[in-house]
This record gives sequence, structure tokens and C-alpha cells, in this order.
Amino acid sequence: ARRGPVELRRIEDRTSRQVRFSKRRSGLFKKAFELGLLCDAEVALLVFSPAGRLYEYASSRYMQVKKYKSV
Amino acid sequence: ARRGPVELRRIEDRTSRQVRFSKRRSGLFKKAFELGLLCDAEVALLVFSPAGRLYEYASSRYMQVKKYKSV
DNA sequence: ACCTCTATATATAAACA
DNA sequence: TTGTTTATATATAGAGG
Repeated sequence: ARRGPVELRRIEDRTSRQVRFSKRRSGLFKKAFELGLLCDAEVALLVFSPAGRLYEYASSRYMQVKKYKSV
Repeated sequence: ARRGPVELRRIEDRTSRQVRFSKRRSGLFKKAFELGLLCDAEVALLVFSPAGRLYEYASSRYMQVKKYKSV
């Protein structure tokens, strides 16, 4: 239901930003999982939401990561 | 040009797997970048290709990661 | 590995619940 | 925050170079 391409800049409205974060996050994690499965790749993904919540994925235990430095 | 949905299992043909890895990898990194930009999130992404080559992205230096253990 | 093409699958913005 | 719906944007499989 959008008319043009997505503008590539920070979403100002807080509620819209959080909703779009949730939706794009799930899409990103799905793609990460599929890349590992389809292509036999190892993947690690860490995401902090604007609210500071951590989401993570590792395709195997060898891909577990440690955050280098706290924000 | 494909007729049905993508089969969610490892691609057996080595050449096809590598080609699809390259394409999906670039898509995944693009999505990771956009999530950070649009939604003000912090993102770290590490991918090892089937050939053992490393690709990485961090939305900021605070999201740099160290691999925990070698494959 | 990486580009072009293009038909089709998939993601997703917006509105709403 | 998660889900539904739907119109549209975007990703991508497969073929070819």
C-alpha cells in the first residue's frame, strides 16, 4: 500500500520505527537462517533494538559471538 | 523464472550453491544495513562462505565482534 | 566470482485489530 | 509487540555472458 520506494533514512516517528523494526528484524533473521541452510554457510547475527533489547542467531555453536564492547 | 517456492534445504550442486550464496549474501547484508539505518538499531553480521571466506558488517564500532572459536 | 535479464516469489508499508 | 490484509516494492532463480 505504499506508493514509492522506501526512503533510506531514519524513521522519525517512534511508533512507526518500532513497528518497522519488528517486521524487518523477523525478515532479516529468516534470510540469515535460509542463507545458512541453503548454502551451507555459517552465520552469526546480533541486533540491538532501538529500545536496547538483544536479538541473536548463530547457525552453529562455532558461530557464537561475544560483544566486544558495551554501548 | 522459477516455477514454485524455494525448497528449504541444502543446495546439492556446488556451483549453484556458490552462485546462490553470493546473491543471497549481498541481499542479507543490504537488509542488515537498512535495518540499522531505518530503525536506529545496532547490527552485527558475520558470514563464512562454504569456501571458508569471511564477510562481516557492523553498524558501529561497538558492534564489532570476535569469533568465539575457530571452525 | 560477478553482470545482465526477467518472470516469479517473497518482503513489507500502511491501516487496522 | 504480534498478527491480518493487500497493494506494491524488492529479492532472486535460472539462464546466458
